[in-house]
Amino acid sequence: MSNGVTIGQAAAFVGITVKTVRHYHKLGLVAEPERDSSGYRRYGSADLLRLVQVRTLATAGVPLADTAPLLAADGAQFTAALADVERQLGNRIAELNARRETLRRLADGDRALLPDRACALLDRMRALGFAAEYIATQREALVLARVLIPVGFDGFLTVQESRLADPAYVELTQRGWEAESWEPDDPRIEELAAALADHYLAHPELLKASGPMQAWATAAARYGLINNHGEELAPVSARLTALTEQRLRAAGFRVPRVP
Amino acid sequence: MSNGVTIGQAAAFVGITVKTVRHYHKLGLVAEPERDSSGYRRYGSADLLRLVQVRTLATAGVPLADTAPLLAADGAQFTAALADVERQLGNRIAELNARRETLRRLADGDRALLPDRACALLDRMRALGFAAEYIATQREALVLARVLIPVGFDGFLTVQESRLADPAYVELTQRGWEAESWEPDDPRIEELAAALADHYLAHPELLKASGPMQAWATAAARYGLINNHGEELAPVSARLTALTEQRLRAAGFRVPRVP
DNA sequence: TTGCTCCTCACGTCACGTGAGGTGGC
DNA sequence: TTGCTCCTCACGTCACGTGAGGTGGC
Repeated sequence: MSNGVTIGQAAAFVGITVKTVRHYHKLGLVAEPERDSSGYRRYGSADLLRLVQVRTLATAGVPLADTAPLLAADGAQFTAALADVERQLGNRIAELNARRETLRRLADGDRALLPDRACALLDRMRALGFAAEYIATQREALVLARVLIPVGFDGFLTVQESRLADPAYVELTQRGWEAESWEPDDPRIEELAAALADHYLAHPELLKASGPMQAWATAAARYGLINNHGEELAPVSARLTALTEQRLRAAGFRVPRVP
Repeated sequence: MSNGVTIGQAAAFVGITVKTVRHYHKLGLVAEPERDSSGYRRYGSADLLRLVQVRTLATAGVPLADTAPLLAADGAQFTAALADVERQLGNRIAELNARRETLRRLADGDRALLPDRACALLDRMRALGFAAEYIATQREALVLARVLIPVGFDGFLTVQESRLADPAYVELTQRGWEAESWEPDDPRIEELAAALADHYLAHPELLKASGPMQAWATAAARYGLINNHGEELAPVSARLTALTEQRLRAAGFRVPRVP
């Protein structure tokens, strides 16, 4: 007369496959039960308990190699180990929840790469009428800057936010972008440089707050971020920057040179 | 001039290892980025976005082989697929929470194998003074019965609960357990069988409710559950059951014979 | 110069799954 | 008798990890 349940019934009860049960036998995690006259394994209550124990630990993330010693541990050790496993489970659950949030952001590429604050910044630039291509460049720079200088990133955002709150500065920046299409010897470039320098001199906080900005500029230069499509820095931009810095230095401002 | 970030920086940003990034390249999930003059890979913003996309899906449980087609899908398809992945994530989180509950039950072997209601039943038997060995046998039977006849299990518990609420029946059952140690020809056996039959006749609901009980008895006999330590059914039990059934049949009750 | 990062290629690992080729039970 | 379950053994798979043996950058 057969005794206990078959491997299929045992597996179904524990919620695993027959192959998994045999796998546990092969690893020695669950002792082979008695066989009936046909050579079939027959599982008793104690075998089922062992299967449930191993599977519960495995599903909780315990490597199979660790389950045997864990289950052999005495009361106090076992309880402590269980608490540890439970804590890890809690962490995994929290992480999965975070991933679910990231999944939502995936639907929109921008939001997967940048925190809300940076996305809001780009949205405001859009609302202020910045050219789409310029915004795209800024986005690119923000993403890579975040990778390269994560520590200074928040401060950098603060500077940018205050700049966007200054209508005169916004206009000057937009003209600077337009200037890209001018001839390198266009007289308006010198004019724009003068206006920029004047504005910086009238609002020195825009330069005072440039600590993180400077770090960003350094990193940007070092890694060629602004230029990350493989194009050379536009000659107009170079000239505009040089002229502006020249005027600032003439007014007594120390402007560090980026290599 | 180098362009973009190195593989190590990219990996750190996405929260994966360098090996994992290279693995994604090998599988063709993320295109190889440009190399710098030293042959180092240089990652731009678009590469980072792709890495984040693949990684987010992978961590959400999407097989790597499925990520490429998923990311290539157009808006509506992609959104639908994302919702599906998110649903699966929700299920996994719920399952992990359930596992955490099972982990707590693991500390006490009984509770890992049986639902609360069954554990309460065994606790009540303990409180009523049933012999420890008898309770162990019942536990064994409950565990295996649950595997074999999950559908009838709740009904079976209901019957058992109502039986424990009947003090006279409880006493008779306990005497039946003691009888195991009597000689097979002990005159008290006939006496006990008479008392059992009388009690069934006075409380026919105990037999009326025996539908699931009967299923359990059949399954138990078929799989030798009662006898699951490899011992033969005790001769005293056999005689007691036979005598009781004989009396019940004499009183006009139909008692099915278990093969 | 030292330590750190990068490169490729091949093999290892973890937790099973797949499939062949065959027997037993209702 | 048909389909379902069981058996063993060997190899496959998935998502990387490990390690060798070597070069480049601050």
